[in-house]
Amino acid sequence: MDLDTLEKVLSILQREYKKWNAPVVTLIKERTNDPYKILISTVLSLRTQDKTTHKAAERLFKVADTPQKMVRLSEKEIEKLIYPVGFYRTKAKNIKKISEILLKEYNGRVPDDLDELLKLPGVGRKTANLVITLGYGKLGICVDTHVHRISNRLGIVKTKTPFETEMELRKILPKKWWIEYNDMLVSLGQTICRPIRPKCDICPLRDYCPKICVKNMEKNDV
DNA sequence: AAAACGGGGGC
DNA sequence: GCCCCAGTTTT
Repeated sequence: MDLDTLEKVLSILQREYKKWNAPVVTLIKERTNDPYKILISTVLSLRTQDKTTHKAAERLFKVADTPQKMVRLSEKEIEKLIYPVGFYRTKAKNIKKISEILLKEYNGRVPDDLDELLKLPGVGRKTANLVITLGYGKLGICVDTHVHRISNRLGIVKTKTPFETEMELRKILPKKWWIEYNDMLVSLGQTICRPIRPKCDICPLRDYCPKICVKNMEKNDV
């Protein structure tokens, strides 16, 4: 896709996506720029629904919204607070461990550096990028499965892993779009451009999408 | 009842 | 590259 088309597509999307009121995966429900809350709620959100995540985060933060408070809770206590998010045992363990590391190695602060964040257990590129962009206002590209899938469907990139997608987008996506790109594609992904049975008939990007009219996406098609 | 949903880590 | 981690929602 050439740059002019890309700009056009993103402009259309920017105009439309807020109307859908899609639950925004990338943000916890109450807008915050507290890096610790963003970090923990993003860990909570992995492979689980937004509503479940929001409730769990609310319950958890009522008891512990700083690493200092978090480390006083046992894994079991954290598990009870965050249930029923998916993988709650793993996540409880990671949340406790992350909080301990933050206290021991970073003076209780969440690092603002991608590579430092990636060392934390349960923190991958999606989570790390989200923390530096939302928590610290740094430029980053956050690639989840929506961003990966739709970037490929539209022909913006041709990649097979989210990591490659992030690297490609880093090259071709104008910087002014970096932050909003994730929000827009997630909204589109949840409402219209779903993994299976996408609603192409009501998609604002149908004129620009090479996948239009594909009745059923192939099993392993993005 | 069954399929769909969505990141990270260990090997 | 393959498999594990666990729940809710949709079909």
